[in-house]
Amino acid sequence: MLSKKSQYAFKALVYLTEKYNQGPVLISEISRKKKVPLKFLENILLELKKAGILDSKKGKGGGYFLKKDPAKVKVATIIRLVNGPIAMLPCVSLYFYERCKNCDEKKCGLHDMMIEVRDASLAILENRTLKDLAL
Amino acid sequence: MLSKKSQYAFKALVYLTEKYNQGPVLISEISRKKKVPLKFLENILLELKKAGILDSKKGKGGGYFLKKDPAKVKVATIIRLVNGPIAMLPCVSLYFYERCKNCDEKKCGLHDMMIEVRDASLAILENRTLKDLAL
DNA sequence: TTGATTCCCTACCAAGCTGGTAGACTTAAA
DNA sequence: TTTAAGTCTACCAGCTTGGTAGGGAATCAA
Repeated sequence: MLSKKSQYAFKALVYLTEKYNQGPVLISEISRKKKVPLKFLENILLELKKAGILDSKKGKGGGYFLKKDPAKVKVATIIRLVNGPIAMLPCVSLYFYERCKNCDEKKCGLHDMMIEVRDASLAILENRTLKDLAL
Repeated sequence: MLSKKSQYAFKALVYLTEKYNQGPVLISEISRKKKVPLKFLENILLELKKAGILDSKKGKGGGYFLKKDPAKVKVATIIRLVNGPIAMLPCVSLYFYERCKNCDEKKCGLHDMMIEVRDASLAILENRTLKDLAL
């Protein structure tokens, strides 16, 4: 399951997508409109900025805004960033791979099935962007 | 991601599938062969018994064994039992549904996408059984 | 009927994660 | 130089995860 943090992140990103190219948006505005706890949202947005998804301006007239075209920000990227692995097992994760102890990947039925599940999920998540979410 | 507990549960179930119809298997044997901590495994097997997946016999010659034909025990069932929801959001879960606050499901892009992901995963997990894992 | 064997049950625990909050600091515009 | 913003560090309660400890209860065989 996606954490609350991830859900908040998506709410904020969808909001910023709707305001794309309209200048910086206040944290407090996002918090109010999307009903996300202010201080928690601060942390999340900062993290998204450090990851290169968002950018910000300080001082009056400041706020957060998308750094890239929302049509180019994949949902899978956001999930990996805020929530972690998409796969159900470390041994089938593309970005967070860890081999499993005491289990030969070449003849592990669970392994094979989880690769299928991963690919089925990625077929969707890698081909949807923030723009698709905002419709 | 699946918890360690879930991974241990699958290891044990696959082992018991291989020993299906060969009488009770000792917890200690499963623990040894599958490298799962003994006392932790006890808890897991007991839970699977209470859920009706396994049955057991006490005393000499006792142990655990599958209650049903492994070809009839779906992987999705085990995951829900030991790990929880398969969906990525409560508002798209079939067995653990909770509506989301401050979000209209009818016009939530995330919601729609997560339903797709859920269905793609279930198409696999609902159609695989313990028998498939054991091959 | 006693003893060995085996699962069953309750309790406990450390460490890490989740979902936050508090408050001071820095930057930039007016 | 004041004020409006984001930034940073620190802190916290409660829950979950991944276990461990130890005895109790059922069963079987001798």
